Amino acid sequence: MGPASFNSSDYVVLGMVGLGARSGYEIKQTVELSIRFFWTISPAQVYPSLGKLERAGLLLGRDEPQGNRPRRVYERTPAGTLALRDWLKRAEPMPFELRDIAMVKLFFADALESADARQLLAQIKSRSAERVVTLEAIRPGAEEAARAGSTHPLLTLELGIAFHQAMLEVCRRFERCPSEITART
Amino acid sequence: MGPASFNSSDYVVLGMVGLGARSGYEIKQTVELSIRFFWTISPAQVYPSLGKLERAGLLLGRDEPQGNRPRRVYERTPAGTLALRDWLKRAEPMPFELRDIAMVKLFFADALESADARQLLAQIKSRSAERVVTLEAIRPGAEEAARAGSTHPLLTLELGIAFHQAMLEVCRRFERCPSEITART
DNA sequence: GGTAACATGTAAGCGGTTACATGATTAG
DNA sequence: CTAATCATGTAACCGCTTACATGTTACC
Repeated sequence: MGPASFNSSDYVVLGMVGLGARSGYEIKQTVELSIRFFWTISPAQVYPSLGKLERAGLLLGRDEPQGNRPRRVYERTPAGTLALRDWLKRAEPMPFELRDIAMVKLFFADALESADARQLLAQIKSRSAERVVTLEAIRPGAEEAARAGSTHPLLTLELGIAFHQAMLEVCRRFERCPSEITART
Repeated sequence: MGPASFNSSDYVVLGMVGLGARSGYEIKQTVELSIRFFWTISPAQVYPSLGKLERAGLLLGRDEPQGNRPRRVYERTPAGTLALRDWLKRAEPMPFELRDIAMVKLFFADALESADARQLLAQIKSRSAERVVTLEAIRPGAEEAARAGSTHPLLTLELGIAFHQAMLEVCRRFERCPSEITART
C-alpha cells in the first residue's frame, strides 16, 4: 500500500471535525446546516472517511459512548490541520460544474405546450424561492460567526442567496414577458 | 428483460437528436455549446445511450459514412418525441444540487492566512467572470433561435449569466470590505 | 408505549469519468 | 508531413447513493 490519498469528501470531513463536529453523526448534521448548498455527504461516506483519516494520523478518535449507545468522537491532530491547509492552498482545477435536471428540462421546454412549459418554469422559480428562505434562516448564525472572526461561512452563504435571487429575477421577467427577455442590459 | 428504462442522460441524447444533432459526435458537441453550463455528457455515455434508445424504438439510426470514415446518424421517431415530452412533463423531484469544491474551500478559508484566502476568492471570481464571457458569446445564436420561436434555450442561458454575475458581485463586495458583507439589503 | 432522534455501519449497484484503442479526413 | 478534427467505441475504475441492518435513548 502506498501513502493514503484523500478525495474532496475526506477533506470535508477533516474540515468539519476542526469546526467542532465530533462524531460521524454530527459531521453529517453540520454539513446539512452549512455547506449543503454546494456539497452533500452521506453517512455511507462519512464513516469510512473517518477511519481512513484516523489511520493516516490526521484524526485522533476515541470511544465515548453515551450510556449504552456506542459513539466515537474525533479531534484533528496537528498533522490533520496541516493537511487541510495544504489542500486548501493546493492549486487544482476547480471548474464550476452544475448538474441540474430541472434546467435541462427547461432548455427543452419548447417541445411542450406552453401551459406545461410555464409550469416547469414555476417549479424552478419556487425551488429557488424556497432555497432563499432556508438560506436566510441560517444567516443569523453565520453573521454571529462572522463577528467572531469566521467570515467565510457567511460569504459562501451570501453567494448562495445571491445566485438564487438572480435566478428568481430571471424567472419572473420571463413569466411576465417571454419575448422581452432579449432586451436585456 | 423488462421494458427499457432511461436516465436523464439518455433523455438529453434523445432531446439533442430532435434539435438537429444527428451523430454521437454532433450530440456531444451540441451539448458543449448549449447545456454544458448545467449538464455534461461524455462520449462513453453517448454511444451506449444511442444504442439503447434505438433498440427501444425511440431513435432510428442508419449508417451514413463520409468516404471511408464510419458514421451513424439518427433521427427521432414519433414514439421518441412522445417519450421526450412525457419525460419533460413527468413530475419528479428536481432538487437543485451543486457540487463545487471551490465553494467548499472558500467555506473553510478562515483556516488560511488572509493572503491565501484572498487568492482563493480571486480564483472563484475569475472563474465566474470567464463563464459570463463564454455564455455571452453564445447569446447571439440563442437570441436568433428565440426570434424563430425557441425561447427556452435563451432563457436557460440568461439564467446562467445572471447567476454568475450575482456571484461576481458578491465576490467584489467582499474583496472591497470583508466585514461590510453583513450590512446587506 | 410509540415515535423521533441518536448513532454506526455494510452491500449492492448506478452513473459517470478517464484512459485507451483505432482509424479517416482536412487544413496548413 | 503533421496536427487538428472527425468519428466510434471499450474497459477499468471511482465516488456516491440507496437500501438495509442494528440497537439506544429521550420525549410525549
